[in-house]
Amino acid sequence: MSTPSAALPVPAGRAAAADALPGERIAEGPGSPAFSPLYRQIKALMTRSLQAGEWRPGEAIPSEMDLAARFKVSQGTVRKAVDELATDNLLVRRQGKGTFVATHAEQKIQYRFLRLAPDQPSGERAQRRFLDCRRQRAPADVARLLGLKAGDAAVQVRRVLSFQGQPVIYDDIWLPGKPFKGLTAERLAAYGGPLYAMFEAEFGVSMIRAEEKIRAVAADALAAEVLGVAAGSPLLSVERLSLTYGDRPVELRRGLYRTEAHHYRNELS
Amino acid sequence: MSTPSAALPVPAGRAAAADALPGERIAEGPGSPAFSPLYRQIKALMTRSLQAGEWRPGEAIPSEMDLAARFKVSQGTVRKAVDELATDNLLVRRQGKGTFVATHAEQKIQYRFLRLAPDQPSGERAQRRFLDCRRQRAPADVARLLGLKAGDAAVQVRRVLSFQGQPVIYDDIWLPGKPFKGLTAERLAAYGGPLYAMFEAEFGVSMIRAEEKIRAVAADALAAEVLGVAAGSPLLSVERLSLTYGDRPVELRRGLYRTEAHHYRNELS
DNA sequence: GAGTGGTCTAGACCACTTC
DNA sequence: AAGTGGTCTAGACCACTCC
Repeated sequence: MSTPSAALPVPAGRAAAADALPGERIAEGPGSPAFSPLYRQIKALMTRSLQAGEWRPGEAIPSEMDLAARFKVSQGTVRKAVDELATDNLLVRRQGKGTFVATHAEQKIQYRFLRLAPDQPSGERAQRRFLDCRRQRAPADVARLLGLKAGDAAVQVRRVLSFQGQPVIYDDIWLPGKPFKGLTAERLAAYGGPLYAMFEAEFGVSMIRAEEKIRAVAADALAAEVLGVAAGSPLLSVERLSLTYGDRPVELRRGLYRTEAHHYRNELS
Repeated sequence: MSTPSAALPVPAGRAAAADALPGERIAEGPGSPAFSPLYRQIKALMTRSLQAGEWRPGEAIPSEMDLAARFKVSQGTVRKAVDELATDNLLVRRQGKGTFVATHAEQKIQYRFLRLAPDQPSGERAQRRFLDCRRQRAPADVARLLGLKAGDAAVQVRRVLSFQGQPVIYDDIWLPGKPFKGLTAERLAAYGGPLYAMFEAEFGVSMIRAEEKIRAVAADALAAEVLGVAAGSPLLSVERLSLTYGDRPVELRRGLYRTEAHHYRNELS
């Protein structure tokens, strides 16, 4: 192998991605330092392969040796790229078996983004009830957050989650119309698992990370009715913007949580 | 260097820690796999040095080459240990300068654990007002969470944080009496910076990570008075347990946040 | 036994900071 | 120029999984 700073040669062609690469590693911008190490370029190429669907959720990606050959770098460099993708939760390593594309369908990773926990732990699963699923124009605020133009098609889903028979979460969910064409109340009800698993399996949309804004609010008439509390009761308001590859927003979820017997848990470090 | 599985030889003595090491790397428990790679043992030794105060917040630790010599391993192995300590936020790497012990006194890291953000960003700093600082016996629930015996000495601090003249946060803070001997209202008022910077500088207690439980609650009479809202108004209740080295709990903080113009932000991944 | 990821080493060179 | 962390390589061996 030549020096680390040399341009990456274009490896043999593959199905989905061409693995083309900028000719130089140092950005040419005037005075811009913008140095990107080799392993980050590999990481970017691999992210593209994930985004393009060359490797699908749940599947194994090629072995480190194969990737090293494909990208014409040492195994250690591939390893560092995979390490970062694994800590970003895009990949999951399993010693002796291989490296796999992360999936929301996994039993152990299900409800990865749900931070509400019961005060008294109980292995019980959530009961879902869908209130409606409508296709309509995105309101201005929703459009802005989802990166749509005001008036673009969107899908609104509203549902209630119950634990031990008690309604606890009311979710008002907005999805961009384009990638979620064909989403209906029937399909929602038919699919057993978590929403994010369905989005991934049936629409090819993988939620990678999310940003939440949390507040305390007073229950309005609708929320009070749906959640079975008095109007004016304090509820946790959780606005979640979910992002897919490349930090593209693909879901806006406004949740109201009852927190008499549950709490939102968080780890700071 | 001998094989990776060999026991670590005890390096030359140092001031604070003896760097003693278990004779074998594989735990002897019957059938227990408990394999611990070399770099994790190095990490544990370094954590001990941090805990023992051999390296203090803000100071530089020895260079990777020095550490490699001290522990009689390769630089790469030290590097992996330091990498993990850096992602755990115990250390901070600065290329060309060295590796430093993380500190809450740092301007850029200040208020690391405060997740409340204004809806309209404003570079304004918090105004603090201390309501009281009392030395007393820990109530049962506080004692349990702090790992004290019921009735052990504790320090209770209550304070209000205001932003742009508006009271926004009411904190009820409990600290174990032993390590915080000598904490008084006067010293609190005298110290300018964040509480955690003071705890670190004046009591040698470094907060490393924290666990929070968040709820929506109705303001009681006291909270309403202190925060200037109507009784019954929704407030965000944030219970934080802060931990120091070795996951030892050293602070219980119960906060009530007004969220009309602020929100608790969180990143999920 | 073959294949996978995981650890450890040794050495070269690069980028950044300080003197 | 010297010292620090950061990158990259090549090779050996270990731990785990599956056939």
